[in-house]
Amino acid sequence: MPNTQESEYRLDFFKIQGYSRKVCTSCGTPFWTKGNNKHCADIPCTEYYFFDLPIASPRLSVREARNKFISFFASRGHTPIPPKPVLARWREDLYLTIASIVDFQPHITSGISPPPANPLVVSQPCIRLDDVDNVGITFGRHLTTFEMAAHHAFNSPDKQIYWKDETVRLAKEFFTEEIGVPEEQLNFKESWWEGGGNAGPCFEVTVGGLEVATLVFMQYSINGEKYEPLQLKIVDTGYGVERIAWLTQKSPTAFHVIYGDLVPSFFKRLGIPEPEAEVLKTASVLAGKIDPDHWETVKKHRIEVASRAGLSVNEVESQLTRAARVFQVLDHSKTLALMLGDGMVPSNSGEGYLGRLVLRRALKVLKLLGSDARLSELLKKQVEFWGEDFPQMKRNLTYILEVAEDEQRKFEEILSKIPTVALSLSKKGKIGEGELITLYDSQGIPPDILSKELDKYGVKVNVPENFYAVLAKKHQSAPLRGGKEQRSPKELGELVKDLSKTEKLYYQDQYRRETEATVLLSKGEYLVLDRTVFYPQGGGQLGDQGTVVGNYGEARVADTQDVKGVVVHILEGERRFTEGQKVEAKIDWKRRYRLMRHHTATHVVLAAAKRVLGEHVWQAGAEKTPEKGRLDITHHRMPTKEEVRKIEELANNVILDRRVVRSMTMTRTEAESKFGVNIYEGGVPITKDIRLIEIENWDVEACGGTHVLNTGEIGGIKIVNVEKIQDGVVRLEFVAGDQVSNYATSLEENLDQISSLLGSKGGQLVDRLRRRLDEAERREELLKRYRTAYEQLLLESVRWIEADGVRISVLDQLFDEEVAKRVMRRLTEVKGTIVVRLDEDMVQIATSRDLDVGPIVSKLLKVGGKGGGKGTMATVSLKIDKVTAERLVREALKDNEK
RNA sequence: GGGCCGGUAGCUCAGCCUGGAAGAGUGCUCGGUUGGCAUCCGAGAGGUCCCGGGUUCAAAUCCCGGCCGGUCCA
Repeated sequence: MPNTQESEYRLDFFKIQGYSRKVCTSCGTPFWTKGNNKHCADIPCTEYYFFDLPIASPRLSVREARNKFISFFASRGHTPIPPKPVLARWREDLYLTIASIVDFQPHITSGISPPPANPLVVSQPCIRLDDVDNVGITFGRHLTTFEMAAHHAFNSPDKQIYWKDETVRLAKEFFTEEIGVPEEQLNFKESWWEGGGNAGPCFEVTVGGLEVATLVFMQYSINGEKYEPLQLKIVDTGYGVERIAWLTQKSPTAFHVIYGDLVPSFFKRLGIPEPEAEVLKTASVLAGKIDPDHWETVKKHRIEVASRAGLSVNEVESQLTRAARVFQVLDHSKTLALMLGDGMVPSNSGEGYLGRLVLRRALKVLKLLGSDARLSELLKKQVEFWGEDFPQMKRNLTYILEVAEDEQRKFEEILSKIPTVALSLSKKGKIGEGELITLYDSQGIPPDILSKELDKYGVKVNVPENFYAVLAKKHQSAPLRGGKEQRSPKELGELVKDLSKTEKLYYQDQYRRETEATVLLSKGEYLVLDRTVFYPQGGGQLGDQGTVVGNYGEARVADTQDVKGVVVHILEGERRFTEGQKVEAKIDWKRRYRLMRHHTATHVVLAAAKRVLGEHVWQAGAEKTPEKGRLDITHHRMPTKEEVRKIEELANNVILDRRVVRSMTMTRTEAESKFGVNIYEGGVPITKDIRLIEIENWDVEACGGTHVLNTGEIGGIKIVNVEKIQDGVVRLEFVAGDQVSNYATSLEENLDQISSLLGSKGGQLVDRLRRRLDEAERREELLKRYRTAYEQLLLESVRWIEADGVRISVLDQLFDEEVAKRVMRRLTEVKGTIVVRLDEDMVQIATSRDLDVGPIVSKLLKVGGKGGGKGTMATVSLKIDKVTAERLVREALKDNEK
């Protein structure tokens, strides 16, 4: 924090309104108030006492509190805007929407794009998983999801909206006039906020122990150690909708406020008796004293609740522990409904893993509660409860329930391993922390459930309180979202930095194949022209190839790259062009047109996949080559054959429909408000204005590629491969246009080859193959019989020699390993037997169980053999004849007797 | 994206540490027993030990590379 000037907080508003600056006697934080309390009215300096304050507002539900907030600020000149999804798809650096300001980062806060309205008001559902372990334990202080209501004003040098005084005034009026908080109970704590590379002073608004809002004045950007003033000064507020409702309701816990009827309904369904309201309320009043990182504070909390409620500690302990778990299920299931409703697909990486994390926690708690409830039915209750507020939940209900079932099944598979694991662990006796960690880390077996199971075997395991911390330590250090791939060499940037941007003719007319242009730069293999028809690699579309002809002759262009708006033609080998010279640039049209068709086809297929599989389908990657298109989509299952066929059919219908493909350019803000964040499927552009490709009544995406003008030009689409490339990600590969015919040709060639191998054609192929397979099977059967017969023959014809009470047989020329093995095994079933087998350069010795191969092996090694063995079986590499073999075995037996 | 674990009979897995004849349970087929339910007894079929390379006289086992699955973390 820079040297914070006290003046940052000394507002005219406070002076005029008669507020005074006090310092909290407990934490030392300065705060502004009209009242006469000595502390900052925030936990942990106090307990919750808002329950006892005379707050005038009628009891508000979360929805009512949200509406009240929005209409209040709307009436004060703020434009309401719709919230964004909880998955921050417009951000490359964040998975989840953790605050309302996230909606406007990075392009609006940095000033590149205008805000959608100014000033504005929004209520943004947010998800924060930082405190996922503490949910429930603190009776509502920690949640994984909450709504952040906010009024934002963006002040630029040429347009001032409002700043600190007005912000504080609005907050004060909202709380006193709309919620009926007595003004002397309103406190403004001086504080400092930093996040997402920005910083500024802020006020935390507290009432009766509850922090109900934070008013941030974002005015610095953090550059290393330095704080630099921002061009744009932003009022970034955040009001806790749930907390505002809690103020008015004074229910025992925040969960009662948020979930209303769902609270008794969940307790009932999970088969857990509801604790007495007074116990809960006491627990909640004192919840500020819990520090979940220090388990003893939880213990102390239980003891204090017990003493205030006049109950035994054990009674309170068990009531509250179970209740905390039910609250956790309530919280997690809402978070899941939101994430899944916005299209989260569970996975082992990315945002999908965050979703699975919450899923697994919820399932684990259900297990610990011993409940038979399905997660899907609980999610259904959540969707019924929140469906009006978040219609995406209702729209995607089927998907939500399907995923919940799939995930629960997977989790149950893990659980089903626990008895076996516990059994084998119990035999080992002592079980260390290391084993618990390995099991959780590699197989996902929750230590607490495992320890319960081990109890059955009387094995006690201590799950360390800091289990997850130890685990985290093991996993520390890994970069967030791997660095951007650097396609063009650094030198290129240097090379073109003084050149003006290239005139991009492919955006004026994507069908243009050639142009005359002037050479601006020619160095080594790099060539820059003032204008070009060559499309540089981008948006998953490869760069163009072609030729450039000057008066020194022709050069082949192998690739084209864009370096900050300058199009660089990369030639095959070094080539010199005179700067200022006129040249003819011509692209390889056949290749380019295939790329265009595959590119537009990708958009067509993506939208078709969304329609067939669901709204959760999101592009996870794509590549278009002249040969084929490749599209990775998020989806929780391998699509069925029928689904794939349906996608293909829809896509081809769009082609048959001859729909118009339009490109248009507009500001990011306009594009987002018109089409939503779905336009970012292919990635988030970094420019102020973005180019959109619209396929009439089908699909709109931000895209910089070259497209055909009408879907009819694609000609046709054939999906040629579908595979799961990662949990939650499915790859579709397809060909379009003339490549469909090429694909068919290659299939045909394959068939031809098979035909000629089988000596059959067309319709008879399958029959013929089937017959061949049957034949093979019959031969296998026959072979088996011959083997049995051969084996019998050998057993009967074996010749024994006796030596030292042992019978010995030397077998020779057994060309069938299988039979040899069986015969040797059979022969050595009788005590006192040694069987030797000679094969090429190898001697194999088998003995009956009462003998040992050792002596024979050492004998063979002495005469130059190499090898060994143990027990009743040995192999030695040595070339000897039958007579020698007999002699050596005899000698070995004699030597051994000595 | 990284770490860890795994891939052996249709299924569930043991064997791998410490290299030396590919195993168990279950399911399947057949025969017997039984009035039906996971009845019992006996026999049998069923294997690219994920793939490729290396070490070794010898690799399911050790080493390297790859593929696939799981899991934890970012």
